[in-house]
Amino acid sequence: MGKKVTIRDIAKESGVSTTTVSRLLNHVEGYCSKDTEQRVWAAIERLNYHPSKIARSLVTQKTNLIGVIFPDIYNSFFQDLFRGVEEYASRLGYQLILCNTDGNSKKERDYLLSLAENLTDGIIISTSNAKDDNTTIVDLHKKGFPIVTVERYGKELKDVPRILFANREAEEQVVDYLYRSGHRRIAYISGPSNAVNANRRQEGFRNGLSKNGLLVDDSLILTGDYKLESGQECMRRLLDEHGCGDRKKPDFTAVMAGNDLMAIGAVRAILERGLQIPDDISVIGCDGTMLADLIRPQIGTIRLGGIEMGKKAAEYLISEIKSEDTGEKKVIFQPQLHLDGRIKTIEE
Amino acid sequence: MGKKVTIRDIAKESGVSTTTVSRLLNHVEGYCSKDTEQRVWAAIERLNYHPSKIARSLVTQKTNLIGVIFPDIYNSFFQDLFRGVEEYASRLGYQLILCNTDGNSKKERDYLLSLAENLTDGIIISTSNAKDDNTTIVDLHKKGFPIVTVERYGKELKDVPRILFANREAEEQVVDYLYRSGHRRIAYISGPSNAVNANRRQEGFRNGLSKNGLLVDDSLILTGDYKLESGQECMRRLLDEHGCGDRKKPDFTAVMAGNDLMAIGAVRAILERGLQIPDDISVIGCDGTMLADLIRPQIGTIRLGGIEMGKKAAEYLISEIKSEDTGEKKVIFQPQLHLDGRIKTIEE
DNA sequence: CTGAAAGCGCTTACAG
DNA sequence: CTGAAAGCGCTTACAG
Repeated sequence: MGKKVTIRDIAKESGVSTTTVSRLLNHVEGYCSKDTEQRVWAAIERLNYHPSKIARSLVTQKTNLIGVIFPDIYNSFFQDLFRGVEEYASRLGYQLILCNTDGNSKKERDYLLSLAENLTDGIIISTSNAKDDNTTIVDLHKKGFPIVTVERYGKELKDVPRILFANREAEEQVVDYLYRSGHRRIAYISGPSNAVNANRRQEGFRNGLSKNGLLVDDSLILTGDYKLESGQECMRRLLDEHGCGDRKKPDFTAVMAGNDLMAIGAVRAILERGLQIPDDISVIGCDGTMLADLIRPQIGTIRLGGIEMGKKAAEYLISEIKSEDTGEKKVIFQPQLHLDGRIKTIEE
Repeated sequence: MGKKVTIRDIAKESGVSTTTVSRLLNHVEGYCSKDTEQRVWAAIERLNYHPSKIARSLVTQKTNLIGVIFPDIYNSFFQDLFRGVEEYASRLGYQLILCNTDGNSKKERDYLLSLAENLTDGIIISTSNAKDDNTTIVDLHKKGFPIVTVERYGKELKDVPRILFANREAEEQVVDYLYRSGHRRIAYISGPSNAVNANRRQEGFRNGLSKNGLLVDDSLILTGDYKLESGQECMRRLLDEHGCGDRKKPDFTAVMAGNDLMAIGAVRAILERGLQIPDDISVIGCDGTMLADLIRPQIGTIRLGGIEMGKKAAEYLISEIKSEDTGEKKVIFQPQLHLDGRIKTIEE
């Protein structure tokens, strides 16, 4: 790498003190004559000087680094989240350290501590598994370390800045929509019971039924694990247990799934039986993935607004870092339904 | 954050010098009695001390940070690449700074300089647009800064460690496979002409035809832009211009696309016309995305091995950082064809 | 408008 | 086995 050019070299080269060079570099106004300024910039150019972020960080106790922790880069919600955070944070000069936990609590804890203790100015964490231990997060927050949670639940987090998604309302609204479209019996394929958002979505589904005066039939509610195969498997069981009439049409007219992947699994099972989508069964997923738009027949889905959530998370975090706004930080993002043209309308 | 606990506090608390504490922290053996050691660890525990990575970095001139620059987190190849890099690098104590360039050369240059000059120990960059300026990369490499390129071309990069994919061979092998399956007329939807890998893939297609004694018919080769819609559009034109016989079956039996997204677009256009896949037309994409496995009818695809490429990139980079192996670093990854059961076999 | 000096929190020869 | 001291490359009161 050759010999490293330091601020001292620039000072010497342009005949001023390192103080002056530093001020110029940091755009501290009114401390420098135009003349000196020219000389310094020229020296910087000539020696191809680049200030050391590390040295600066040691003094200022700021690294301009933000840690982003989530389970899985393959999941489109987290891709959206990352892009949102990046868009907002990079404008303000922050760079992002990305960590995948793979749903592993130990990894998560290690990353949290490693990033928090001495490297990043703050952390955005989004890992929605119920088994996650919130203790580390709460401890960091209490110590005054800037941290923002996204889609993470637990009342011990109530003082931690957080971004949430209206999971219940989302599924409730889908039921409303289906009801208005004439559907009266709706099946549900839930995500795994250890995932908080899966439970909330299922609750929303149940509330939606009750609210519209429909019976909650537990034989129409099965539980998968968010993977495609489980959606397919659950759908097969639903069709086996609820088939009737010609072409084994089921006694329900729509199926909702806790995420898009399971919904696509359901699509497979439905097509296997020679049934039509949405004519025989309307299918609705959740997450608003590209898949839901791409596959044919197309399925209904719910967009979470990951990009907007990411931007908001970054906004909250940077505000915490700069200690600008000490008020409560909490926002619940509302669902965007993508159902038009993807749902069968049933005439009475 | 309260008062920061430093190495000096630990030294005072346990009655030794900071030198001794530092040695213990860094596991420098043979400089400490068991007895002292106990006292120091106890003090570290008691005061909840965490060494400052920043301060250490300033002395050692290593940050244990690796920069990863690529166009787009939404692209599955780069997701694989990232996971590969992460898997290898995190084991060795490195953390990753991720930057998306969106194919913007200015962003790319800014990220390169910003990461290189004073923050990361090395950079892995994968942005395959031909318009990219390789100058910055070559300059950094010449200055001795560790850098590894992935799927990036240009003979000025010949001394830079690099990971490549056998784009030509991939398409050539697909043609071989199709030929063996009885196909004699094959259409091609190419990626944009400013993308180096698109051109190489098309070259491979052409070579494959010639090698198997087939005519290269330029009216069967169209150019898209790697997006789904362009694949659909190109396919419509192919069907318009080459339709014949019953149900407007075309005079070719297979279509290859420069990536999976365009292949899926082609699928749409084919189904629009009421044609069957693969019975009327076999469709083959490239990239091995999840989409290619998920959609029905399923399409053939080529896996690039992004995870393995990422691991290798990390291995090269860390070897450069540690100046361990100064030999030439270059590897070309071979394609993995996923065609079985996705291609029509044509009996003679 | 400008600078000397202290200090951020570590590591590492060097000396014992 | 242990420590005093210099130094990594900056910023920032403080003094002029």
